[in-house]
Amino acid sequence: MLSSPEYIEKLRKSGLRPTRQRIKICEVLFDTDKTFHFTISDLAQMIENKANVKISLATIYNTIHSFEKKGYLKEIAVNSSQTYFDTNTTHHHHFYDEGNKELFDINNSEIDRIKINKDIPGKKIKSVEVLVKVENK
Amino acid sequence: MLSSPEYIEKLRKSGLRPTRQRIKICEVLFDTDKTFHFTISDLAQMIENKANVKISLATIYNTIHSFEKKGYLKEIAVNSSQTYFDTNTTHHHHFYDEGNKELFDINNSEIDRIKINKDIPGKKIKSVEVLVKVENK
DNA sequence: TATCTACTTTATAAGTATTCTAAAGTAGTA
DNA sequence: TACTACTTTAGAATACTTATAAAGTAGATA
Ligand SMILES: [Mn+2]
Ligand SMILES: [Mn+2]
Ligand SMILES: [Zn+2]
Ligand SMILES: [Zn+2]
Repeated sequence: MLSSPEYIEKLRKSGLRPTRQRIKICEVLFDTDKTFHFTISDLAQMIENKANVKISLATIYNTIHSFEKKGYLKEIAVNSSQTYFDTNTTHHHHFYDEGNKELFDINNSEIDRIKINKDIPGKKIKSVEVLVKVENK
Repeated sequence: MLSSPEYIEKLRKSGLRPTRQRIKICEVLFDTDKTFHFTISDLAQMIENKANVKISLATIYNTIHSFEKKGYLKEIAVNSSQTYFDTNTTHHHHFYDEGNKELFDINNSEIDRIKINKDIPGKKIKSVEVLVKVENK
């Protein structure tokens, strides 16, 4: 939960110019204690609701990708036609409800360590993600 | 590894008419001991190579979706712009190489049972999938 | 075998998410 | 203030997938 001057600082430190658009996106994404999951169109909607600023889709895409590159966001592998992002950048896993397309965190402490007894010659592990699909009882 | 008459039987039993197109797709997908992963465009390419028949993209999509519905194929959640399918319908997990976009199986025996100490009220687990992203060493 | 009907295939259009383009705007610097 | 590199933007382009509706076919029936 940072204020605008702090986002400006954060952006500058990342080598990103603190534009009106980037600051607004920071506010929408990080002005809360809770982390959350979103798609680009979710985010566009959120920005529209918080109103006052109008940001083009191209800029939203650009910004989200640069934030992801800087490590401020994570992309989540949900099989879907849309890409999901997560403001929770810690190592964790997900429940996914295909019905309402909602994601829920499974923290590292809520899942047993995954041990894989196989490796691929010449390759090393970059990440391990568990996706638990759920449905209504 | 079945012959055409057997695919015809299998299709009929599934309530799918054994058309020239569906039989050819069965041959391409199931005429091998090994299971494999593919995208729709991979499959279209394979069909073109095995030649003799020309199958429209719409039919390939339709057929793959009906095979999936019948349980002859599984869709794999790889974050990507393309949908991956798997002729291995047993419960297993995957390595994914983002570089060359290749999937490799991790059999159930090669991974420790995943125990999740969390549940979502009103929801039940439908599937648990582990995706291990790998890169060149 | 000829006929009928529901199912299937097909070309092509439509839909949708994402990226590209290149022109106009802006931040930081001198 | 002027300059330059970076950024934003509208709109075009791309790519995957689904929808449409007309033509074709499988299986059943007479
Ligand atoms: Mn990305
Ligand atoms: Mn599907
Ligand atoms: Zn999360
Ligand atoms: Zn597999």
